[in-house]
Amino acid sequence: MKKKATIHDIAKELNINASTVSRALADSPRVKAKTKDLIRAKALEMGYSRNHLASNLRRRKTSTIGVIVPNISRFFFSTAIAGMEAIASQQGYNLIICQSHDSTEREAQLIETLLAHQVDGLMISIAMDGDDRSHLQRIEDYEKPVVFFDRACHTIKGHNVLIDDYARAFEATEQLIQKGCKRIVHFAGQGDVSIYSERIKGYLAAMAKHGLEVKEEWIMKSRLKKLDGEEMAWKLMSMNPRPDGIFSANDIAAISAIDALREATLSIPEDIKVFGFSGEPISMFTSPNLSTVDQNPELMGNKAAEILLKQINGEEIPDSPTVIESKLVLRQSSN
Amino acid sequence: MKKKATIHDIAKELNINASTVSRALADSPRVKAKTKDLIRAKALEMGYSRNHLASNLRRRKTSTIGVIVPNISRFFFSTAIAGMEAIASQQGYNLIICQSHDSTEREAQLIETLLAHQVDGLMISIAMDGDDRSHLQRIEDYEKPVVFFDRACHTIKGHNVLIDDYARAFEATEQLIQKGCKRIVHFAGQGDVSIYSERIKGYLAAMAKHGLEVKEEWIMKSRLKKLDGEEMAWKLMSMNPRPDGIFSANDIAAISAIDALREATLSIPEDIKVFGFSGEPISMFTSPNLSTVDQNPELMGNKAAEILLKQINGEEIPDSPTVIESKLVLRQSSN
DNA sequence: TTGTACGCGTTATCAC
DNA sequence: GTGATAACGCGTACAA
Repeated sequence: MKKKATIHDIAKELNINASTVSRALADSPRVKAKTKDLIRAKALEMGYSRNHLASNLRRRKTSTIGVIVPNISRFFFSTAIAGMEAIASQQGYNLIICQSHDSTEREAQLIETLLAHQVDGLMISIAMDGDDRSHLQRIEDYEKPVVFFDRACHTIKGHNVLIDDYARAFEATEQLIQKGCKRIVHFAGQGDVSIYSERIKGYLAAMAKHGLEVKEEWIMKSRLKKLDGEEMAWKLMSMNPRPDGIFSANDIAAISAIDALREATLSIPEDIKVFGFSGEPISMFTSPNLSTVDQNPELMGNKAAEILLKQINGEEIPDSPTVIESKLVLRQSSN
Repeated sequence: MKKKATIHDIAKELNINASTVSRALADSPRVKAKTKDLIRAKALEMGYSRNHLASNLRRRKTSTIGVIVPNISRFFFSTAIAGMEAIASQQGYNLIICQSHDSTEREAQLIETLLAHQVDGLMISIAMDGDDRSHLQRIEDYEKPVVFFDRACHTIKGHNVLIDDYARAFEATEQLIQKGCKRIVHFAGQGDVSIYSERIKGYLAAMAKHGLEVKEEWIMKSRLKKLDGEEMAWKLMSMNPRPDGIFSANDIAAISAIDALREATLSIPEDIKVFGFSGEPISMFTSPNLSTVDQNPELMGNKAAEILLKQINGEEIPDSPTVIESKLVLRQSSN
């Protein structure tokens, strides 16, 4: 097992000092061009590559950013991460990506691990399985900058990057109303998390603006999974009078509801119009294809990374959240 | 800016030596239970957490695994990663996830960076934009274990975790034949990568077995993106006699082709039957929904991680590739 | 059971 | 422009 070359090995071979090697490889102006060339050639020859562990330890900086999302296999998050990565890698930063699976407990662990790895900053979309956010305090203890994205958080100092969930929910609901819906149910998310509460508010505000009553049973909370959507579809079909519109806080529930409704021989959008939320790619391919809200995840990732990097570089960032452009995507299901 | 506590700080507070603190926090049996309790309490009080950088440098082990995939936002890869993460985190390992965007050049950079970060091992699905694999040599130089998944690689020593692309392609083609297709085109991938060449072979073998001729123009190579699928659909419609079946090496091209064919008022599966590959979730929701091949990405991730961890722990792994179970998913488009 | 001393590989700081 | 030395924070062989 041959040992990896270090700057000392290179130095020894060339009969010079390790610090010169270090400087040369960092392209410091304080090393003669000729020596630099010599050192670089030797480094290449010996297959040297810098040990980032040691370097980071010494410099007290890792050029690494920790990212925590509920689940990387969801389109929204994987695309947001791609957006972050684009910016981060441009500036020589690497991402460590972790999944909380929406468990606060796991999130706490991950934060601890990432801090122990001396990440220079964090980007988090917080878990929504509870309202205890005390574990975030550790980030402040470590004085690391943090950006929260998609799901707002105000328990500790940190910038928020969001879309205007309220406005889009309002507009989506209003769109259904304008197409003639009068009895619109809302598939709401559960958990103490901003995105869902804002969407409920937007829905209620739109209904109120148009003088439409909202029955209590119309606000149906669930985890918005496939089965939840089907279940809610059956439930709403048993209501009398039957609702004529659905505004769902995500696409999955909306799509599975459509399937269930059509199985019960209802027509979409003729009998019931449906509006989703998230802009999942699937929404383009369903039949009828689904109206939804494009959350612009890539741009959100870009912005989150830009802001975090600014903070890492010592810039002051205004407290007010950064709002990412988002927009309705009108398709057949709400027409 | 208050400094973070180190083992020395804890030691000083308790008037003991730093090494005792180090041992206590590692739960070494060589420290009295009472001292341990004392130290742990103090550590908690001071908000101590171990500096992994220093620890890893000293131990020459990072408990970190580097993962390189073309694109994490693709369902297959994000699910495979989820599968890896499940196993890795069980054993106290973290993943650093990187995207090559199918660029060999970027892949080479990433490998260099990951090695410099002293990862304990690598899992790679190699980029397919060329046939130069010399950059992989660096992994051998560093004597790090590596597992290739999905896309086979034999240029350096390393285990492969794959599905049987040949067999599934054979079966999918045969399925189309059994449903009556006689003129089946193949949407093939391009690039020097095993998955696509195996799928072509499987297709050809099935055609040959049933005595069906394969015209040269029927093997249509492309990057299999949305536009490629549409383009190939138009092209095949201009063929005389018109093909009556499509076996596509991925789902995206198959789905966009279906859209184009239906736009041209052809019926699927009546006029043309279609079989995809990959098991993208979208395939469930299209109409008609798409027959495809479930690649079992989560299990593939599990296996890849298990095997790599064994290697990291010094176990010898047999050279022969690990083949993951995969299966056809029969739906309307091929019926 | 605890303390001493040193090394992991790099970089900052001072000297020349 | 280069060399010597210490320090980053931790872990461990050896001594006590």
